[in-house]
Amino acid sequence: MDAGKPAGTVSVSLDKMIQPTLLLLIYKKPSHGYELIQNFNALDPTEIVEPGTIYRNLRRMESDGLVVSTWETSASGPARRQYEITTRGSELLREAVVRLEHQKKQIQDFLQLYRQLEKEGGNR
Amino acid sequence: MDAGKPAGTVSVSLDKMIQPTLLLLIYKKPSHGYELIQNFNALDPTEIVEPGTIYRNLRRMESDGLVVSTWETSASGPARRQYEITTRGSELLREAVVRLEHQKKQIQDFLQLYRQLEKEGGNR
DNA sequence: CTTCACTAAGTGCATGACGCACCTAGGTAC
DNA sequence: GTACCTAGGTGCGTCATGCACTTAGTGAAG
Repeated sequence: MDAGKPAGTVSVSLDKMIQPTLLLLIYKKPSHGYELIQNFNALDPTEIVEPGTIYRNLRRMESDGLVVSTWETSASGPARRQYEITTRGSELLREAVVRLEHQKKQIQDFLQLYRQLEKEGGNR
Repeated sequence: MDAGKPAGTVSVSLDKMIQPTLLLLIYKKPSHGYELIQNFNALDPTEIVEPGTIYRNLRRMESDGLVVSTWETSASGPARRQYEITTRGSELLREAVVRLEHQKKQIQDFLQLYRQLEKEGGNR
């Protein structure tokens, strides 16, 4: 019962959900990276995403014109880079929604097929 | 209205669905790479996956002990590597199912939040 | 006043997966 | 003999992530 390697690499992570989710959070309420990290990881505490990954995604999204940032100096604490969504960002968010609907369907089909096979007693 | 770069990298591809899907297809019916490529891409013709990627995933899955392969020489055409799912593979498939259910929920939450904000007229 | 902790935003490096392009090889049809 | 389909790959470049580490402002504790 041991194939020599640990458990497995059948990762089904939300992977490409990062950018759409950040876009949605900023669409909901403009905010800065640190706060977005908290909110992002609060959405799904079982799948924590690295701060570095979030920050890099935000910079990339800005260079792609999906968001714009401005430095905000607050009374307490270091300056923060405040992000707002652009028109382009809203468009891409809508496109992401369409793709996510598609992906949801893919997952449903997958699950349905699995359950059907399970009932029939697949090869095991 | 042009940020200098093409459209965007807000990809929401099924990405990590590759391995679970291959596992499911083999679970359904043992078969070889070439056939799996056809079946895989028939599931979603809008998101074609490279043959090379499929073959590499199959070899990786075998080295991870999720499937086993045997060479089958057929009357017509080149020899083919026939894949079967292992016990370990069935276990991981079940785990993948759990993760996919979770991811489906994430997507649903995302879509629900988006529609709610849309109704309220998010910042635009 | 030094140290600790929290906020805030990163960067460097190694790793891992994928797409693109290319290759080998058997078999069949023209 | 040439072309095409089946079948299974590999080499290379690219891109995204995780892990670890750095910088810097501020407030509290000792």
